[in-house]
Amino acid sequence: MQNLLHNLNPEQLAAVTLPAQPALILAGAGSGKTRVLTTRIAWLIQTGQVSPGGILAVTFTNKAAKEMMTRLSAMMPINTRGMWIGTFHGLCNRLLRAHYRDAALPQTFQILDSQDQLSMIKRLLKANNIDDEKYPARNLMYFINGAKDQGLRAHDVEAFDDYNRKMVELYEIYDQQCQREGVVDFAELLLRTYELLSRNQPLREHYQARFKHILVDEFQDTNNLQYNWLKLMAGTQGAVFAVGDDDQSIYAFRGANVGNMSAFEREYKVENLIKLEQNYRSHGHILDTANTLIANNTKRLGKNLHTDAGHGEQVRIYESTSDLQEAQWIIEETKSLIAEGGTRSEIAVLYRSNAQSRVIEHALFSAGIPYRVYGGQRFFERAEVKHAIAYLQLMDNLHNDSAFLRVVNFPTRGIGARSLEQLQDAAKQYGISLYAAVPYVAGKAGSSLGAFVKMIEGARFESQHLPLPEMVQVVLDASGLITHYQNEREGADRVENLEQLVSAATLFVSEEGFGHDAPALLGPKSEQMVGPAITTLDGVEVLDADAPLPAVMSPLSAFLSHASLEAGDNQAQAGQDALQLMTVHSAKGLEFDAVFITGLEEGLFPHENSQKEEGGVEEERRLMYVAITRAKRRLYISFSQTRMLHGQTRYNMKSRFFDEMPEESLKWLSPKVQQQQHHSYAHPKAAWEDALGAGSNKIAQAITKVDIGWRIGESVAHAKFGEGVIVNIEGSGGSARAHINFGRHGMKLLDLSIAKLDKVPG
DNA sequence: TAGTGCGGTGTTTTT
DNA sequence: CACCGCACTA
Repeated sequence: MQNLLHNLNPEQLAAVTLPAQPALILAGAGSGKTRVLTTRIAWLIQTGQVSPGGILAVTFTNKAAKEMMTRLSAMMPINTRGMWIGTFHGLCNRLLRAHYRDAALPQTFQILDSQDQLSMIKRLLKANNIDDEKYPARNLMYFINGAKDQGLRAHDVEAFDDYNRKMVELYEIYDQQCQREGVVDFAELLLRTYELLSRNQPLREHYQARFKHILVDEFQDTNNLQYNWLKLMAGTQGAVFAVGDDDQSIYAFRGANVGNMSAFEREYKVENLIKLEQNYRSHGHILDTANTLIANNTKRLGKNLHTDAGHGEQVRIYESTSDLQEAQWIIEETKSLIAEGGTRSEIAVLYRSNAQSRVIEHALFSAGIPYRVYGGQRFFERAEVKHAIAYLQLMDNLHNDSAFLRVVNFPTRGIGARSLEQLQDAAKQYGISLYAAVPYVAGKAGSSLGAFVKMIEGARFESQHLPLPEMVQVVLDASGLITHYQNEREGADRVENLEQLVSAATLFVSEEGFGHDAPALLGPKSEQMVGPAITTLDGVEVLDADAPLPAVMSPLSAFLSHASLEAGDNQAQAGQDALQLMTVHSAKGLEFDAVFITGLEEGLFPHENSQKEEGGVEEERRLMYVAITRAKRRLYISFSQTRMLHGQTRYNMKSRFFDEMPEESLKWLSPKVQQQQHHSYAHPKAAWEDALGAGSNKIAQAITKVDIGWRIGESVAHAKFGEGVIVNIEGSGGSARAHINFGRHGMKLLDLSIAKLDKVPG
């Protein structure tokens, strides 16, 4: 116990040892949030206030859940079994598996990932002859997910116009189709669990009584449904220990509601509000920069981070003429950091959007600097793996039409659009799944479809007693996937990934405690599977506190859930000492010795789309706050005068965020570029070739426009709109007009003979 | 039915 | 620039 609590600062200690009451912990970046969470769990258990089975700890990512588990087992001798630590979705999956009948789901229900969901919606639009220009699949998906995230079923959504009435109607059709196929999307996992518990009082009371302590990580990221889910789990008396940071709320665009923090404080009459403001990560100048920037936001709960670490180095600001040059500069700085003894994996390059990574990657590649890009495609999302998974899904649940369509003609078996049309008609006519409709299709189409069904059934028969990894192998062979990729010229990697799927299954089976010879598929007596883990209390069936996964799911079902809920690592060579490239979003929760934040330009960061949205710029500012607070010792921020985006050069102004950072903490680097740029006024052509690369049309344009006194890319000042950059010039002489990007004031088309513009020296 | 080429489009992302 | 969906041809 001494060990457990020593080294905590007074606020951390206070948080860890709070009584069993609702508590809100405002945990600033780098303030030891995870430490507080895990130490509290350990403390609660070690002081005998709660048994492991009384703990429910919820996170957003699998990584965070794993991290918590790891730290806990390092902290405590006892095993972590019986504790429910997981993501919202993982925990809901477990509950729904245990109570699948009450939740009106088939025992082998499957989880759609976003890709699957989108393709299902596209299919649905087609089947119902909906104009997908008017109702784009993506919009419908946002609509459905948005509604579900608010806890609303189709009939709960109020539609005030025809457009929305149609959307609601499609939402209803979508849900029916999911139910027919026995599939649930991510939001459905939560909504279904929420409905299950809210309708079933005994069940709800059971879990409320069991979970004496509910701990929530990243509370600022909860959406309304998640918050309501928590309230349902906690009941009115629940000891909810919510940890979050309103300044790091960067997921409003996907339904996160920071307002849940103050709602929680109000609704639960939280008396225990603790702020963790001592930062153990960053040096003073970095922290000052973050604090000063975020102070520009109006809607804050209020918090100011401080450090004992001393000022450290100033934040280095760099202006480049082009994105290429920005990348080149990153490489030079990286090299000197390494030369000074830095480690590549302790250096991160952050950007606002993924499109920015290409230029940087290219430069790093040419320079021979190892790097790792986060957020790329992950293992279970790769096409070949998804195909293999779809075969497995189909074998576990023959009514999964999405899985059926994905693989029915892959590898190609002569089943084309015509055949599938017939099949879909039959399925619609009888209200059955595609698989079940196969016997109703006659002729040539019928026989090739029949052969497919035979293949699936053969594989099912062959693997009915086999453990999971062997079943996967059977599927890979029987489906012809392996052969297909072996014959493909560039298929070697894909074959390797398919083989890795077998290894992944082996690892999964042993990690989750399934017997090595446990059959992957549900046997004929499968209905009893849930037996041993379910206890009947006063006529209510509830899941045993420490029921392991095998008690509620077959190995195959569990593996398929795992594939949907944990997309796996992205391929990049982990472990190797490589530079870390990622979006600012994916950097949340991480820290590095040195950080580059790139592309600090109006329109990019803050992103142009954020201007239109209510509170959008504040969210961008929080995003920048997150980015800054990733850095421990050294921080670089860069922006570029020109940038290639979507195949054309854009001229942006530097980000407004520069005006919101403390001048004394910034060090403006004066690179060679600046001199070149000044030089360029005398020799515009040379500068433009430099910036854009020879041969660009823009160079010619830039030069021919010199005669009217202005050129593309030049900075100007306007009395009303402030500073701007000339993006394009049309016409010539007295009738010339210029498109000028005034950043936050937007793009304006001004008549050059009328508008009063001043030159702004570079 | 299967493979090629054109045009439209384009934040951020975890589950 | 790169990806996707669609239309067209063998």
